[in-house]
Amino acid sequence: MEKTDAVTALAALAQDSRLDVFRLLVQAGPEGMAAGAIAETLDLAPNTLTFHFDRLRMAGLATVRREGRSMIYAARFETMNALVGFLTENCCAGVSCAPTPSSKPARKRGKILA
Amino acid sequence: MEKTDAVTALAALAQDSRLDVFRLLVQAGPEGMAAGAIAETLDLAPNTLTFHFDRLRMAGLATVRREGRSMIYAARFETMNALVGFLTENCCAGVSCAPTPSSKPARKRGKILA
DNA sequence: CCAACATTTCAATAATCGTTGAAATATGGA
DNA sequence: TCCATATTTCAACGATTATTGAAATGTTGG
Repeated sequence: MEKTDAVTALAALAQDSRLDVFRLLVQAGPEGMAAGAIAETLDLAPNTLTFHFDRLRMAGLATVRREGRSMIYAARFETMNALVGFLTENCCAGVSCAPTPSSKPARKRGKILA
Repeated sequence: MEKTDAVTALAALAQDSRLDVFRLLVQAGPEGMAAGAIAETLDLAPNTLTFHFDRLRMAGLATVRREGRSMIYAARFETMNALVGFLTENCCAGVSCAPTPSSKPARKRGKILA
C-alpha cells in the first residue's frame, strides 16, 4: 500500500461514527449490511451516514451494492489488511507490532502459554 | 486500547506531514531526533512542525525531552503497538489481518511454515 | 549580560469536516 | 399508476484543521 492510500484510509477510520460503521461492517462479514440497519443500530441520520459511507468507499474500505430498495454496504478486508501491513512495516520498530493475541482475556488460569 | 484513543491516534497519523514525521521518529528509534533535524529532513517550517508534534504527543504517539537547546522527539512504540492491536482485534475479520511477514522478502525458500 | 540559536506561542487565514433539513431519486407493492 | 420505503443529493452552517508570519521564550557560549 502506498503512503497516500494509507493516509486516506487512516483518515477514513479516524472519526467516531465512521469507525463504528466500519466495525459494524466487519462484524457483518462479506455479506454486508443494509444502510438502514446500520443507521438504526448506530442511531445516525441516513444522510449523515451516506456522507460517511462515501468516505469509506473512497478509501477503499467499503463497497456497495443495491438489493431491492436497500443499499448493502460491506467491508473491504483486503484494504484493511493492507493498511495494517503498511503500519507494521513502516510505523513500528520492526519489533513487536505484530499483535500478540491478547484479544480474549485468556480464560482464568487457562492453558499455560506454549 | 479504548476506541476514543484509537480515533485520536488514527487522526494523528492521518495526515501527510505527520505520518512522515512519525515514520522518521520510528526510524530514529528510542533515542529520538531533534526538532530541527526533522524540520530540515522533511522541509517543514518549525512552527508547523510544533503543531504536528503536539498532535502526536496528545495521541500518545511521541514524547519530548529537552537536550541543550534542542527538543528531542521520540516515537512511543507502545502506543503504536496498541493501535495496531486495536485495529486487528476490532477491524479485521479475525482472519488474516495479522500481518504476514511480507516486509522482508522471506529469505529465498526459507523455513517451511510450522 | 549579550548575541545566536532552537523552538514555541499567538493570531490570522483558507480549506476541509461533520451535521442538519429539505428535496430528489430509485425500488417494490397495492 | 400511486404510495410507501430506502437512500442519496444539495445547500447551509459552525467547528476543526493545516499553514503562515511575527513575536516570544528558553539555552548556550563569549
